[in-house]
Amino acid sequence: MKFEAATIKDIAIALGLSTSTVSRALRDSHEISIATKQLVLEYATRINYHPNPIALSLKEKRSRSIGVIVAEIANSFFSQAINGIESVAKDKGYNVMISQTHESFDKEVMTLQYLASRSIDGLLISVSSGTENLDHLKALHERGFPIVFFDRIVEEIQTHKVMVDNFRGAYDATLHLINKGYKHIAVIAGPENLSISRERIAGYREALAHTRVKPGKALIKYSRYAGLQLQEVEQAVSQLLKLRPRPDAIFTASDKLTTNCMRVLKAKGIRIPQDIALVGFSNSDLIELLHPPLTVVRQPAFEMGQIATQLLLQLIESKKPVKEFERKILNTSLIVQASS
Amino acid sequence: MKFEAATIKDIAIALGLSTSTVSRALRDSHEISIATKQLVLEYATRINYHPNPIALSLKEKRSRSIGVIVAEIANSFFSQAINGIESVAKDKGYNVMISQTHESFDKEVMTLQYLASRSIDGLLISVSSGTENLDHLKALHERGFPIVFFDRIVEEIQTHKVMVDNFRGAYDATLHLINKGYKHIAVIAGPENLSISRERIAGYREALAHTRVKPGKALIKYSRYAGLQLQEVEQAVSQLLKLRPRPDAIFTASDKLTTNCMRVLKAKGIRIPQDIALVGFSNSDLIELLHPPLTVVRQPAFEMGQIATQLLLQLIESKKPVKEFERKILNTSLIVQASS
DNA sequence: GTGTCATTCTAACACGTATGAAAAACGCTT
DNA sequence: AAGCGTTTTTCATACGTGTTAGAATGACAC
Repeated sequence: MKFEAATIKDIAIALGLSTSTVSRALRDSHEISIATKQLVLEYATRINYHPNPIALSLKEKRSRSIGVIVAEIANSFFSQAINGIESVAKDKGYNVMISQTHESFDKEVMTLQYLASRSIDGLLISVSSGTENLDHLKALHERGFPIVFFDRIVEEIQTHKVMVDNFRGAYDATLHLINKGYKHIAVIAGPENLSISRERIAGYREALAHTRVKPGKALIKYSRYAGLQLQEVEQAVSQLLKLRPRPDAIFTASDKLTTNCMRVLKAKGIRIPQDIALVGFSNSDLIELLHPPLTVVRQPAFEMGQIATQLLLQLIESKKPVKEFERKILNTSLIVQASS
Repeated sequence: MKFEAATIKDIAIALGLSTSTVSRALRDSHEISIATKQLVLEYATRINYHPNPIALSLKEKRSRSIGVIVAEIANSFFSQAINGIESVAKDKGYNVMISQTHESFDKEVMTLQYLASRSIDGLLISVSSGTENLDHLKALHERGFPIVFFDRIVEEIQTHKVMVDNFRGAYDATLHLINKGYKHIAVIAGPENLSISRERIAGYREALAHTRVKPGKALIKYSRYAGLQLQEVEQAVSQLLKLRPRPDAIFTASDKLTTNCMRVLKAKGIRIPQDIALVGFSNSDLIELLHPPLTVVRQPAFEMGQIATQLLLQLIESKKPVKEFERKILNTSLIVQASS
């Protein structure tokens, strides 16, 4: 099924001019007489002419669209971030192309190759939980392709990065639990290869460092799929519950981990916070409607998306190679509710 | 900042061939000798050649990308639907471009013009709650541009449509409330101009038609922004609560309406379901964690996205104009929990 | 009438790819 | 070796746009 639109050539033929004259008239060049300009402009609006963006892309070697790679759109943090990304991109006349990895490294590589083949001008990425090898990103980066990391960043690659103070967020959450009198605080984090997991664990550790109870290794659990798979969370929680002394609080270090941990506890008939307290990273807008309302560490997702996009567009539109890179670190906020 | 990649021309020069020979060799044409083919192919993989999709788009008059317009990405129904859309699109080698209307008619028109200027091959749209005038969609449709409606469809335009049985979903939910013994059942729906609102109200009415208590007009509330704005929901709920006899149950006819209605009730200190029962459309995956766990009408969002995309791609790739249009109607499922 | 300059337009080309038509190369027959 | 058919390669063109260099025209001064 085809769909044709007017081109500059159509206008030229209709008015008996050459295509370049028409092109110039439309671009309001000074070397075209006012009379011709008006003639062309009038006819163009009459037939509803719009320049073909694809032809323009070919000519200008830019597509005016950016790629976004995240784990899951249907995750409140990412959908809010995309919201921010889209707002800035649209504002600057850029399209947004979205792909999901579902936490799979292979999908990330495939998606990246697909997007980067040349139809996008730059990339915003929060790497998948399965990403250990960085060759695909490094290769792209070395060719000078503009990339900005957000949320789950990669330290090894020098470019703009937008994240929250993960250490501080985890520290605050853990300290909150300590202050509430919990003694045996466990943590479930994403996989260890992600820097956000390591930072959040470090924050948790630091908070506990001031207490008498040092966290044993058994209290620290990693989740390969960052909580995406319920079964994995179930396993981690079960192991924690078998410990003696049994943990009286759990700190979950990512969005899916938090809600899935709650799901598991509920399924096991364990009451929050009477039997065990729960605090976690989450950007769900339903937390105050939960039972119990959840104490959460919230990230400024929308803002992160906006900033990351601004930095990316800056990178794309810069004439000379950028050598100085920003490292934006935003603050999390602890929303205290009944779960702790 | 530029980023250059190998072209067919580079290969041609390097091997002392013409560009067309290279092009044919890469496309495995029979009119090229096996020796040359191998030579070209080898060199191409060596320098990591990938055809420029933009040049291809220009040549073939198709961009291999589709546009998606929804109200809000950060809405569980839409993010799940996009998930389905993306899965099919990627599978067939199409990119997905996403735009949000935030329920604004003006944004819908602008976005549509922007996307349709010619960089997408087709459109999936769930119209905004503010959409009363359909000229922008009609104009596009009449020019033969492939469009598929999903969720919030438009009856006046003849094309593929994917939706749920809204009437039945609302009927089931209302009947459930009746069977539970509720006598004064109110409803809050999206704006009247949306067909889904009308259908859901009709289902609600039909269920009540068999009971003694006919619903007065005061029990039916419309929400201009489909529940997106809390304040609007607050107003509707307040009005309902002032009625005598006071409603003992509320049926909310969209995702945001449901959660925001719950929020309002909670803020007012009204207990669910003791003071008032609540049942609504929602695709949140947290409903069983809410307090109380919510009885909801769930839509097969992921599947809707998949089907809509399949139909759209079919439309795009069809050689002759399609005259027979599908009208896929999927079933909702009622998930009964403690809120009713 | 000629040279200089400014104005206004046109022709040719580029971006990267694909294709129908033409040309060249080759092998075979007579 | 000429003629013919077949295989292989090249040429020219197109997609829609923008730009560069230069041609044509006219105005003006000498």
